[in-house]
Amino acid sequence: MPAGVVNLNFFILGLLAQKPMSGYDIKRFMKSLGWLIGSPSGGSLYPVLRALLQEDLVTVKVIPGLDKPPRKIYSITDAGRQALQSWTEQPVVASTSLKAFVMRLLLADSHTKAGLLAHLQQRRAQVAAHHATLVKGAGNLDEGSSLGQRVALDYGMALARAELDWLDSTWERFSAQPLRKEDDHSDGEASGV
Amino acid sequence: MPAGVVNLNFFILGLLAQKPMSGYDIKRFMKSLGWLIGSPSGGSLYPVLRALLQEDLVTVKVIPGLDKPPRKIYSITDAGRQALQSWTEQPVVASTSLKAFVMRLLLADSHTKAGLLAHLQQRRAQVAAHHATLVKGAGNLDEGSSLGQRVALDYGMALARAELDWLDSTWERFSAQPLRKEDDHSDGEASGV
DNA sequence: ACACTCATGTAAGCTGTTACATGATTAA
DNA sequence: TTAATCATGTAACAGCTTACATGAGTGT
Repeated sequence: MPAGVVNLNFFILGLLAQKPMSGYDIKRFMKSLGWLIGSPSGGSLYPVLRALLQEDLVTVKVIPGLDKPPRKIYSITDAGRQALQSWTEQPVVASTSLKAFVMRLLLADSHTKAGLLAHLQQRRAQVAAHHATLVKGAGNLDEGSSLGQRVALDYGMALARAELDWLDSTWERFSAQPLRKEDDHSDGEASGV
Repeated sequence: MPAGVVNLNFFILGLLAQKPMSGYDIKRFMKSLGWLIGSPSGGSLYPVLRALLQEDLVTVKVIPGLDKPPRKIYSITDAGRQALQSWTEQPVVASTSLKAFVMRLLLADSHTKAGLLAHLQQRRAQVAAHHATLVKGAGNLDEGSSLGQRVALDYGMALARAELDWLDSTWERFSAQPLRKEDDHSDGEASGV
């Protein structure tokens, strides 16, 4: 997998590591998560499966559907597990996107508890930086700023605070030690998307 | 603008409706919002400006930078305002994405108070649906569900609830205390919800 | 009869990115 | 002098979507 491939390929590989599924199963599962990730269209999903096959990261077994269309059940291979691990090991790409975070979260079983905690902490740093950016922006509001700007900033800050709260309480749930560090120094412009 | 063009073109047009700016100004402003929208790269931003120019939705004035590189300040035209309005009038595309919502929010000044309230309400319906999906998913959790699934669902629900709270309190803030626009000659009541 | 879900797949296109290129000004 | 910020722009490509295509079963 040419290293540029970022999200969907590895995430689907991760799902197949938890249990064998068909393309349609994957779609339904992702759909059940609302827009946390979003259900991929056939135009992206099936090509991914074919690519995983071609790299021997998964195998397929066609089950001729009795009374149903045939289903192609994909299972992860040893090579697939290896590829997946080398992916989960490297830090989440500086993507601040909710999607990337939730994808990793869903595959929590594929990494260790320490890995999960590290992931939460990483996200916390990113959200804190985002929040700091918004606070700074709110501080710069002057007469030239529109109503829309104020409302949007308020919205962003409310959501960021809620996420920080969740991250803190979840951290505490999973570790005895609190995550809280009051020096949320803005590392400033880590913001990409 | 061939109707397929969705986000960035019209949003930038909306920013230019609030005040004339250069491409760099737009970038900086969007960056100041953290990842609420995300700052577009030069590869998408400048082509958009050129496209807006070609359709006479904006004009440009080159200001030879004294001690600085020259800046190209873009201003919206009458045709631009018209195009913008026909965009803000049509309902937000069934995009559940945070980005699309915040973009419209930021341009609150470009639509009426009723429009803003309608936008909030529309978002509320979408978030509520998303939340319901997650609740249903949480109800279906059984022995086959992983830790990651539980945590991810919990995360999603927490964020959705927080957003619903914000939407409700913001709704009350604006429907109780009407927001003033200089030329707010419009439709006094928000009754049409 | 009609529409919808199950189930897979292809082709084309949209929207954005990264990487590259230029060039001047300011701070270490 | 080296790097960073200001400021604009192009070319290539990545990642996804929509629309299309197929075909069987299921429900109204």
